[in-house]
Amino acid sequence: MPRRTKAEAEATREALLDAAEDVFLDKGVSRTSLEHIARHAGMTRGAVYWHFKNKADLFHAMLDRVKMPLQQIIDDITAERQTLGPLDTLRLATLHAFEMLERPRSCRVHTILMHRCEFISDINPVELQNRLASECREVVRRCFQQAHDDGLLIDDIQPDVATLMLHSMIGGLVHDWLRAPDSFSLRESGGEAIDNLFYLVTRRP
Amino acid sequence: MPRRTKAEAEATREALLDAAEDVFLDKGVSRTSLEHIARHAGMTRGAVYWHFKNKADLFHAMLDRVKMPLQQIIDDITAERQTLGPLDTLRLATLHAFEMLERPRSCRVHTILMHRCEFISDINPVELQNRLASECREVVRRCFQQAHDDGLLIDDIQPDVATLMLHSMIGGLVHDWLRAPDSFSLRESGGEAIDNLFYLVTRRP
DNA sequence: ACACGCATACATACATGAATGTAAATGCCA
DNA sequence: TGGCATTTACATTCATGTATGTATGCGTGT
Repeated sequence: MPRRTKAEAEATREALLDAAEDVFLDKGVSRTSLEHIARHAGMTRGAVYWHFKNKADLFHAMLDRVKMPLQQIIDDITAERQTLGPLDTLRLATLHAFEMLERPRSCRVHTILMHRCEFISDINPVELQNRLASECREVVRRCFQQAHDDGLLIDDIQPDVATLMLHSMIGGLVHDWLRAPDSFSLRESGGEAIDNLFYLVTRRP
Repeated sequence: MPRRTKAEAEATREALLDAAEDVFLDKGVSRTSLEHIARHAGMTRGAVYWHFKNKADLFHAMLDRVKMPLQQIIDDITAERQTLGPLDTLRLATLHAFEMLERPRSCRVHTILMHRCEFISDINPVELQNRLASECREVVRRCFQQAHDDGLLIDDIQPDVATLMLHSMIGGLVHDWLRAPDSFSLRESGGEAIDNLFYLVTRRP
């Protein structure tokens, strides 16, 4: 039954993207056909090809509905205008990213990105994350440098090392949690780990 | 030219696995056909089907040639017979795992596992890593518990939290390094980060 | 020592199924 | 009624698995 109103067409587009999330998550990206996605949304492949150029285009559209956690951190840090110290800026940005990740759609999409997809034609999530990682690392490094200059860091902790520690802990927590979201709470246990890291690197009187 | 000697047959088997590593790394697992692998090794698919049941079997054989880093850590810790303290046991096991990972074959295979593969029929790397992760986490937790009982940990660091911190840092470092092995040295920078974590959690006089 | 026979180590050919992209057909809202 | 949303039908490509072909190393008997 074709051609509903414009709003309904937009609704099927969203439904197709929702279905894509479900099926990608369940079977992995490369093993799901456009037929699978369409059927899961109660449509046929024709609908998919109407709204999207191909599988890569659909995948990209699915990504566009969420924000990358590292991007979130970058934005939070750069938006922060000196009302917090550099260490609290980093800490809160990280916790905020964890909160975002626990939203169902974010969780699904990033699980797909991390654990259910290798390549999607020219869209390589590894390259994507690579760009973000180095950009984020640079922003974080500047914060730690500032903290170091302000004498906030415990003795002989170099900003570079602190950056690597924080960055890898974030990555590891997210990675592990997305692999098994029920094994621990990202906000609670993860946040506790992050808080402890900042506690440990902060100079005490 | 069929039927070489038994040794030569074993050589082609290894060559096929080497080729699989190369092509999987280059194109991702799902996008490489057995034809690709065979051609890259200078053979035909017939050779592949002689030595392996199918793609999953070949993939599994490829995995069998390396040891999982988390498994390495588990083994190192359980093999250690009290000549080191619990914290040094953990630290050295981690650094040892990093060394193993920098071997070319290890690096290739684990890059494939982490960034170039989603599913391979019934072999799900996510499930695999999941088992290892929880097993490793338990072993690490016991070490930190011991350190805590021995009064080696800095005030109010709970063993559970320290475990999550170390585990996520290891995971994050490995993940990031495999994604871009040239961006930093796992043994040097990664080792430095790990060393610093242990320095920070160790009670100082 | 030598030929014979067989199992081995591959290569080649074929049948099948599945996914893709596109073109034509269909119905419905505006 | 005409263009928009969706279905249906079709051609093509590609990977897989299997079946078959084939030459060679290797053990065996004499």
